[in-house]
Amino acid sequence: MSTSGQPQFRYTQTPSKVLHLRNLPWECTEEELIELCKPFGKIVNTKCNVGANRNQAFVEFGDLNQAISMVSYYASSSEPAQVRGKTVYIQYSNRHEIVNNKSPGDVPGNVLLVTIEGVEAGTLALTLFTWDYTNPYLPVNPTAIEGIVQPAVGADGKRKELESNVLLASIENMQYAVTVDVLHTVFSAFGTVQKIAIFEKNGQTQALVQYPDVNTAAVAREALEGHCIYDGGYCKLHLSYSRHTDLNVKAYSDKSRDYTIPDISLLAAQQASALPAAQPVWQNPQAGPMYPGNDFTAPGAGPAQYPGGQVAPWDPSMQAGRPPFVSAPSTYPGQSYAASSVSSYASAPMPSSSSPHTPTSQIPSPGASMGLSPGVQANLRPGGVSSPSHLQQGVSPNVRPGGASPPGQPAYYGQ
DNA sequence: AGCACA
Repeated sequence: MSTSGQPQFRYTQTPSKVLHLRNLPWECTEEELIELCKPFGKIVNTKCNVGANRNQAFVEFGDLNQAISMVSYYASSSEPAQVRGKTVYIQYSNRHEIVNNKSPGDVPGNVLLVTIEGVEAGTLALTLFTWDYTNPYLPVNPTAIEGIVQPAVGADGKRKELESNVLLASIENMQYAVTVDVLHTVFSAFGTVQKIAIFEKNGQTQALVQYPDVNTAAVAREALEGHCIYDGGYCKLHLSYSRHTDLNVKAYSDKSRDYTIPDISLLAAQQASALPAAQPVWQNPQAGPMYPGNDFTAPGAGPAQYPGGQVAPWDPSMQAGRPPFVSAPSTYPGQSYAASSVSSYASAPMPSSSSPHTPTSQIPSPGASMGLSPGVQANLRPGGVSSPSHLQQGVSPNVRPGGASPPGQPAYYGQ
């Protein structure tokens, strides 16, 4: 009594910017909390649904006096504080700031809202929790760190990814090999692909795809998110934005590619090639969608697609029955060449006779210059030949033997 | 109706 002047409570009554509210309706939302408290001052933080019954909450005012005014008001008011008709008891909290560890989704406005599935959540966590902690997500592969997503919060408090010209693609259900070439083909539909890097993360294949600008990346992301590279739900893409804007990748490896490097010899070879630029197919609506619920339209209806009259990616006759999407699987399942070799994907349950992918005909351009691992390459291309006939047979490995530029080399630099 | 979580 003589000590505090507020004898009615046994808990500390030291004024605090943080108020403790109890007897709230269990379904009390943050909005209701704010409604109740904001007449007294600026609310800088809240935490609701606290306690076993989730009927407690904390509200932190910007200024101590504001908290005091609220407590004082209701201490002398004939009308108790109420939420949904329920009397709410308000006291100073015995803490002086709210440690906001709301679980994601609890409350809008939580800066640390983390709702990204799978591996991406891991990388996101890396940014959010910083590097002070021993982090199980620390990438084994240095490249993996590229995949960090920038968390951001919009005015409405909802999580919002910061856009980037670099997309992080997680490939789910990767029954079939996804090569640099495949990705290049897929992502080129939306604009020039500058760089690609493929890496493994937590047992999942991910890739970074760099466009020249954010807009292109955004379009690609929109169009490709959730879609599968191959029919049957294989190699499903999940796209987010990378934190990076310029990848540092090896120009030529089986896992990466830098298409911006002016490789004179390659360029020359490509220009010498009679083949038009390799371009993905699926912007061709009549080719028919192959993805469930696929409704994306030619992503570019616009300029990015066939600049400079680079039309007709390949022989139209090859398009018959070809899935509109990706092409160029360099290691197509069910093909004889894959049976004994193509690493883990070779065992994919793929009927060799009835490939739904009609892979052989969808190769936009043979000999896409990428480097598979030598072993795979050898198996893929027993003859080391890259000819149309091979493509028809489904052998069409996009393998460039010995680094040479085959006739079918896509004009990576040609656009 | 009585103080969260790293």
